[in-house]
Amino acid sequence: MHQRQILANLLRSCSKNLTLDKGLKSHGAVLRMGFACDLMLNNDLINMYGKCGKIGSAYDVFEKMPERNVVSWTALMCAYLQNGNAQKCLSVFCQMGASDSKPNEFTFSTSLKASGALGIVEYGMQIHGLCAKSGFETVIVVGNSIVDMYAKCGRIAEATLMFEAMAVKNLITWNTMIAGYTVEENGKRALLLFREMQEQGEVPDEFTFTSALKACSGLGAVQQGSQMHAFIITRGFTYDAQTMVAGALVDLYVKCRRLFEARRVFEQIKQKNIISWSSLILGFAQEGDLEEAMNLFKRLRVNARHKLDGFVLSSLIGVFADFALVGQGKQIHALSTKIPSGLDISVANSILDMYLKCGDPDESERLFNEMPAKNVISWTVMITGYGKHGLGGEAVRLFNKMRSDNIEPDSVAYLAVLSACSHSRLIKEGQEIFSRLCNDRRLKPKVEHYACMVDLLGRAGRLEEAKNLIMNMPLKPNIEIWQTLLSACRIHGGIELAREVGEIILRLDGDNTVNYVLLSNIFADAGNWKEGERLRKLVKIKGLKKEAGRSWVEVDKEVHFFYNGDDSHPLTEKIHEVLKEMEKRMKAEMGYVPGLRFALHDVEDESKAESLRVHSEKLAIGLALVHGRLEEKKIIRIFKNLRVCGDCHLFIKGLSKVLKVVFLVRDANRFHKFEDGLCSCGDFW
DNA sequence: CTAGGGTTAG
Repeated sequence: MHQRQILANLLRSCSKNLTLDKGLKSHGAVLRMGFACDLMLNNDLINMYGKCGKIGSAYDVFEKMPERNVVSWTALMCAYLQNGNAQKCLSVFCQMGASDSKPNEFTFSTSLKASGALGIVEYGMQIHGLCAKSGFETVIVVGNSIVDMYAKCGRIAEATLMFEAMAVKNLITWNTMIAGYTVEENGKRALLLFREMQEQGEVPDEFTFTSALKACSGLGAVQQGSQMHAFIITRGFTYDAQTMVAGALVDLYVKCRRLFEARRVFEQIKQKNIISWSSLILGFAQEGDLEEAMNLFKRLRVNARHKLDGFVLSSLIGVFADFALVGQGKQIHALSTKIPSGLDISVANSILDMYLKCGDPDESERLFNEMPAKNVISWTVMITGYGKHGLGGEAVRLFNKMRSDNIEPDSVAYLAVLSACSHSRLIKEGQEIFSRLCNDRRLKPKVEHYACMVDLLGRAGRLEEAKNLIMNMPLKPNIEIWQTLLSACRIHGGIELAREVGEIILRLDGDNTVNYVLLSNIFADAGNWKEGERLRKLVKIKGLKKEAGRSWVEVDKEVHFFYNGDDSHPLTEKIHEVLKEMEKRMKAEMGYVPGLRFALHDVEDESKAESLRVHSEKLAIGLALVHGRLEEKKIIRIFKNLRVCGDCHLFIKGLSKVLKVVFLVRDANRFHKFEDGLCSCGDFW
């Protein structure tokens, strides 16, 4: 056989098997044998380097080629796309337009995929236009790519139009459209199409099932999902190797909170991939079954350590951060220092976040300073954390330092620092940063940024200014920004404005309890009990529900959760005893009066009867006291999913004085550090 | 050289 053909075959096998070392040797051979200018071999080299992740080498080959054809251009585009640089892929496509080579169906398909990956429909539409003009629109591969592009850009209507216009369809066409519909709101359409394709005589394959299952899990339709599961089994699919279908089934059952079923499918997979592992582990963790989650994680660590990647580590750390389980978090932190993916910046960032959320900003700061490489998220994590710890000044300092470190703040970073300012009541600083945002040519302030400013002004009592900001902003105000203003009205007793804003809010969303509760609190506050009571009744009639308040505390490495009025804990009696005793001591020593006023304020209380029951955060504290050896300055950490209630706030302040103990309470909004009768939030919780 | 799933951290 011709030497040239042998080299070509060699290179193609390297591309297929991702064997870079062999590829490099073959490249050497190509040069030695005098094929440096060979068009076909160079094309194969570009492809090989692209597949092996050596995008720089791919470009070098392309650059040195004396002549290029459409395959050379397309191979380079693919190389960029496969290495995660869709933008570059498209710019090569543009450069190609100025060359002698004309795009073919491969080129169009690749450029459409890049547009979809970027999610920029304008690019995709232009390319669609070019396809139509050059007659490639009717080539089925290109048509499929166009449908996919529109779907990926969130243009379901355009995708549907294209799909319906395609005279000839194949299985991939159907699969692409079904996958496109597999977004929450379109899950039903996905399932309808799934049925329709079978009526048209198409036979679903594993791609089809994967999408259809995903549609079920998006809809929370566990019934339909299990039916499909049965159907899949009758079609003879097995889970010997990790199939996409098995992964989708695990995911379906996890999302529908059927952990038992999820595990059953998972255990049948002989070669489990990392996504199924992480899906199941996170499933257990998010259900609060941390023991099971940790057992699975241990198994993963022992049996398939090499499979651990940054995704699993950072998401698992994220769960521990949310539950504030610093012990488990530390375990993974320790592990991450021993494996390669522990060096991922996302893992480092999640560790920073974990220590901050667990109430240890010093540890985060230490790690942050040691990080060899930081990205905008690293900075934002720190700024957000400082903000929640009431360290607004630190947050602002870091925000400014970030720029001198050549990292440009993005929209989220601005939001973090503005929110830190509003929590620490740094009005001047907040206004300066906001005006910087307005002058930043890269970014436009979003409603959320305005909401921060409304909060900042509102908390300072500048209600009219806050209102004018909303009225004059160039964006459509959403319900949240009005709620922010309403809260400010409550703090400062702006009853007239509250009535005005309240009407706007109820018009926008009359189905949300929070609005009624907030409004009725304001009226009750101002002594307008009748109006308050009327709104409260409305809530009852509508039967509106909201998230149940839940607090927890870690005692002896075990986490105990409490709901309001929860008496399921084995030590309930002792908890009540100690709480009563504390109340007595506080009454005697510092004239504490239970905050009746706050019983009404409490955002999660819906009736007086309920407010008499014991709040979850008090129960958690009670348990800590029952268990704890209370040395002076000992820190007790309590966590709550919603905001801490006013009476509890008062109660904990008193406790910190009487017992000389420090309480660190993390609620939905921020951290409260109670020390010697005072709270770090200055009562503006 | 091309089309379909699963995508972490603020």
